[in-house]
Amino acid sequence: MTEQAARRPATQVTAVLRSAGLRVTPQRQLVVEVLQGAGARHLTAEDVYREVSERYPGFNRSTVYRVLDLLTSSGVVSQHRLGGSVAHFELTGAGVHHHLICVDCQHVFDLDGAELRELGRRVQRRTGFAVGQVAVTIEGRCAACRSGASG
Amino acid sequence: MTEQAARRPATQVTAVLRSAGLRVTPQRQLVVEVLQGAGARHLTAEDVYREVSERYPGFNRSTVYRVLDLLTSSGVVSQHRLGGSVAHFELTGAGVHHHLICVDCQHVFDLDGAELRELGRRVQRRTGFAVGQVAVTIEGRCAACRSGASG
DNA sequence: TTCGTTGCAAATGCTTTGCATCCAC
DNA sequence: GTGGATGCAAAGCATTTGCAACGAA
Repeated sequence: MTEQAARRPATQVTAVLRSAGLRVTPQRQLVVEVLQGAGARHLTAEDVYREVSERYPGFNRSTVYRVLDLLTSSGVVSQHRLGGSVAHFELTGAGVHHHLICVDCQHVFDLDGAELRELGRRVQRRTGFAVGQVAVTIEGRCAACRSGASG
Repeated sequence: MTEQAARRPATQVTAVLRSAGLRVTPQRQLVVEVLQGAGARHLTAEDVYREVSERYPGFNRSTVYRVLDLLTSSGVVSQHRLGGSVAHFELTGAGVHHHLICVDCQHVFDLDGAELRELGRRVQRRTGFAVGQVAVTIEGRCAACRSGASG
């Protein structure tokens, strides 16, 4: 690791890992930092790899997958399949994960989860299904594409 | 093709293809028949390939993918990514496609789409997003696993 | 010191593609 | 007859895995 990592408050990242019961390694810190930096955006493993490689050239692709997998099963990170074949990742806790995907521009919009939490509760009551993660993916055309295109 | 295909009313399958503006080939008929036979179950391309191969040994895997892809873009078939990396297919029109996936037994349950259609309408009103397909995937633990296991 | 973690490279699994042949229309 | 559909085999891409070296606790 270089001193680069020190540019962000490492203590916070460290705390995230420790509280999940995970060992703290430079690689894991970097992955968490990159995900933090992405905010509400959804990164693919390749996205993470690219960003992380800029700061740490030796970083290996399989390590990205292993770290993302570990973080996912620890609940630190949420994984989504947004319709396509590639997985997307984002830090858990950035709200509930609902997505609007525009079939034209492929852009992913986030949808506020408030009214959807209510949905989860209703489902649980009716089906006895202990609702964990609710992932809503809505395909359609965004306002911009609708006004710009023929539709 | 063998006479096997005649065991099911081919005319209905033919109509499905024709009304979608597609050429009628034995392979396409078989794929549609297999999906019809699956009812509400969600088949992977491999599932379709296996079933179809039993009736038509020459059937090629890539043809399965091509036919499923074609049927999907024609709206005859719906494709889902149920959390994992493999795509699942089912005939469109068997209701709206919402799924409850049990994290324990991996079983997929169908969820009635009535209250979710309402959701789509609300989203459209608020965001200007022309809602097309709403795909809800809810992870959790089914009633059976909850009573049987430690939870 | 010890066991988990990483790098490397090869393998895996699902899916796609190029091309020649074939067949629905 | 003609353009689209299929079979075959090989490639493509995201992801996983085995193993040896390495490093956090």
